[in-house]
Amino acid sequence: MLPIMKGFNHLGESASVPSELKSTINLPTTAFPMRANLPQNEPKLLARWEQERIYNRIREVRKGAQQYILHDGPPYTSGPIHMGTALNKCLKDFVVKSKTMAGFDAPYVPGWDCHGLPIEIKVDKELGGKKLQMRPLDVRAECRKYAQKYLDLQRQQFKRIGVFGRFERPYATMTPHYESVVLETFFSFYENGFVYKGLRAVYWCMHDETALAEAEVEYENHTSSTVWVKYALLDDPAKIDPALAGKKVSTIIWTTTPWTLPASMAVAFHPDEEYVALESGGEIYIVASRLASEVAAKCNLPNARPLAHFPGRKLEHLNFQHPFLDRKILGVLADYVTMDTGTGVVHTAPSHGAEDFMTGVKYGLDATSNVDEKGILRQGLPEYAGKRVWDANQPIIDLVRSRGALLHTEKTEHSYPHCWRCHNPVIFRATEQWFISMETPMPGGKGKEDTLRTRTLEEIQKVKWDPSWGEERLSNMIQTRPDWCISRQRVWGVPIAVFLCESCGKPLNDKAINKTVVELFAKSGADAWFTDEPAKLIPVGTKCPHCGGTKFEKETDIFDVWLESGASYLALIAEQKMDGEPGYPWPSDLYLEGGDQYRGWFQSSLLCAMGTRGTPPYKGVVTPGWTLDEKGQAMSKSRGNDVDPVDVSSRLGAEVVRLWVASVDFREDVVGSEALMQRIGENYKKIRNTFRYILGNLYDFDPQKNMIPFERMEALDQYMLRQTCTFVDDVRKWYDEFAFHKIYHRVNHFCIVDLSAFYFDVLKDRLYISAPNSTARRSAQTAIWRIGEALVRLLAPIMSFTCEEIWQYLPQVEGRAASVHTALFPQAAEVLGSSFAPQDAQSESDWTTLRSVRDQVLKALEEARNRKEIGTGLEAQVTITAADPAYSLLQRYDDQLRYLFIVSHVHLKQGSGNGTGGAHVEVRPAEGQKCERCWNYSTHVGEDRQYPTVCERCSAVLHVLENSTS
RNA sequence: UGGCGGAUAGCUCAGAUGGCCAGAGCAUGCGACCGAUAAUCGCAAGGCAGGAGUUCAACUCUCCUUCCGCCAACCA
Repeated sequence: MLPIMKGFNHLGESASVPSELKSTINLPTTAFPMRANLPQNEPKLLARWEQERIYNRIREVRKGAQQYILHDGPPYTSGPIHMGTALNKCLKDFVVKSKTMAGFDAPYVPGWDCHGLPIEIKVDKELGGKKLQMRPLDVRAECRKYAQKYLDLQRQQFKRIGVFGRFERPYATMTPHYESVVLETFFSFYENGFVYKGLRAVYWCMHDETALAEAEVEYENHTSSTVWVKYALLDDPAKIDPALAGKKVSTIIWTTTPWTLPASMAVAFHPDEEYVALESGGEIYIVASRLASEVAAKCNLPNARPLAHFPGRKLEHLNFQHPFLDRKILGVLADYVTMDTGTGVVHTAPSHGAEDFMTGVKYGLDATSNVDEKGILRQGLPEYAGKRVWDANQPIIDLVRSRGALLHTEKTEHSYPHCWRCHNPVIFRATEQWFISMETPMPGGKGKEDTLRTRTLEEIQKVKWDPSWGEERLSNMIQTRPDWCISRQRVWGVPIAVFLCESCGKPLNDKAINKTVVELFAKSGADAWFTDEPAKLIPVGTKCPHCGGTKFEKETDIFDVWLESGASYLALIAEQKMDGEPGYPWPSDLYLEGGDQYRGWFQSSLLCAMGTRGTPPYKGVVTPGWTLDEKGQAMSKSRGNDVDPVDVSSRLGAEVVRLWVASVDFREDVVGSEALMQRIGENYKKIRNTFRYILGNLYDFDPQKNMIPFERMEALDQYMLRQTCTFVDDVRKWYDEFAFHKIYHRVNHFCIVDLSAFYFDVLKDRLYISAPNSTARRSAQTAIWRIGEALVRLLAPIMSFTCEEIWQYLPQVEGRAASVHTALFPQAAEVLGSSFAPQDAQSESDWTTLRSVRDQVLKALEEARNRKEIGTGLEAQVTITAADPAYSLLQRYDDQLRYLFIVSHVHLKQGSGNGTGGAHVEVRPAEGQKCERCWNYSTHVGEDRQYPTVCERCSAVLHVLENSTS
């Protein structure tokens, strides 16, 4: 029925009323809104997905397909998500969704890292001083609450930005099952001989009797007694310089902590700085040249004169005499020796300084600490033994003086580390820690040289690193890293659940007992370590294999959290097995995390995997860059330059965040800013409008009834479908390469240049003007329907919300998936809907030429427009002069040209020479009158008496319409 | 300071193996249209961080400088 046409006939002359004519053209119409209203509509879609259990639906649909496992690295649960976490999660979501739509079964189990110091510190602050009086179990409960709060928040935020995953059952490092796997992983290392206990210097608060992390130390002013102490050289001074032969030589150290002198094991010199041998009062003193005059003044060395100059490295491996103990002191070299204060010679006590400790390791010095947890010096000489460190200072100074080694002493105020909680000065103290040795031979390996370190280095080469420099970066780290210190003196973590013999202190490593504890953890969680008495877990009659002792106590240290997160894939596999679900393969396909994780998770996961299974946990590792602000500075909350992804979602839509992630080359550092988000938002509108045009022109299109087979389609439509095929190939390839930014740019170009500016612009005439059911129009509809179907699927992993919305508006055909997310990517050939080859070199080259001529026409039209000769292109007729082969080509498409160029008439003229596309374009006002229906100019307007204001083309259409309604 | 990476139009990106005026899109400016209309179309103006070297030839290779980022110090 065309009610308007009826009135048209009755009235006869009403053909002159354009609004009547207007009703005979097929203008687009769709309920798909132009304005997305994302902040309001995304939550609605999320609710629907939630209700449909979309993640589970996808699992069912892909059941049995080849698996693809992207294993999630757990973010830390100490705050809301930021742009970097959003980037990370969106990238993972792109990978998982694109693999899913490529046909894989790609489950995604998000995880969270819940234990560790930052949370313990935050809870500590909330609890104030109370924490020290609380039982560990209660502190842990507070920490758990805190971690759970942010786990819940982050989970909700990740969902908000459209991430799909097993959110109702994520993995979390604080669940009983996970904790048991951590312990199991440790025991695997332990039982295979990787684990040992050794010394390590840590910050220590003697007031609170606890180890402190770096973050718990604050620097405050402190007045110390400083001393200049003489260390006599024992070796032949001629080794340093012939000028010193036979002389009495010593060096002078300066320290602000006299109490560390009993632990003095070495004197450190800077290898490259110049040192001088000063002679004064018959003795020789070695100090740094740059500090010589100052030292001479302080230490009262009258008439000091230099005998020799030499670099510090000359003093390496020389022996000196400890000022008051019977101990040889080794000359060592260290880069951290500075020339601003002191003597340029640093007394080195490996048990009481971080740098000293490192130097001690390098030179094999004894790091045993004779300072106990209360800060009292044990053993040693009666002058100071039994005194607390600060009280020991003066007796030690007196002792040094009495031995004639004290050259000077004075008080000085300087910045010194203090405990953030009790504000007492802290000390460095070597303590017993648990280590995993990098030099342990691999079980079942090729021998002593085949160690955890060497084998890991070999396996790194087998992983696909993306970007490729990741391999070198991690290799360098594994090559040089020290043994892994896996113990921490904290509360919030998985306890190192090992029994220690009460009499000899050695650990009991009993497989059966280990297993019991792991099972206990799986059942009751790691909290059980703080409740159950050890006796309940140890079989009666168990004896210490070292001393035969029968009483045991529990180790109180917890694991380094990196050991925990490093066990994540092991935990996931164990859980799958336990649940009787289809197991995940070993190794996983992909880890995707920021570059900071080379030091962190990439490494700890690798070592955990090597220690338990002997191979890496991943086949590939992808590393996004860091998120920066528009000035190129790292984004951080403290700097105040951060862009909040959740905030952007609530104002512009999560789709904008996702599109932003897709738009940047994530392998480099990426820039995020409010302005950029706005621009992406504009871009989103363009893509949305492209879809809207497609949907608007499909309102009367039923693929089952109206589809035109490829071979009968218009040449332009065939060409555009072929373009779409290459587009599909490109995009699919780039999903495989994780080159999302290439997809983004390609999609943009396709939508803006190929579709909107070219194809759709040309198509308007055909779609609007032709008879609704004409082959010409159905051909165009078939093409845009196919293009829409391809585009919506290819974009779904990125624009997950909008594509789902569009999916509902596209024509529903039999057997079509209910959600775009359960659909498959198109194959290139499918786009043609036939067995025609997607590529056609002839067509491709024809249209490249045609489009280039079109550009030249457009340019000529613009010039005419600027001369005020025409307004719209339809007011013009153009004459194109071209030489062969272009001329012949144009001739072949002659009847198409005026539509292609959107002008009223095209005249072709053959030019001379060789025409490869260059054409001369002449623009003149079109002849005839403007057709009121199609706005083209024609000399035939008025020839049809029934429709006097339309052109010959439109009058034919109107007659068709008339017949179809009568 | 050391390990690793980066720097192409205002912005986001293209530019295998060095060679033929360095390409897009967005933004900007000017214009058209008013039948995708809080749309759409056209045209235009913009650039290889700086320096040295290798070469017939360098955005592309080497070196240096500057700036930025990650890690070494439990943020992806």
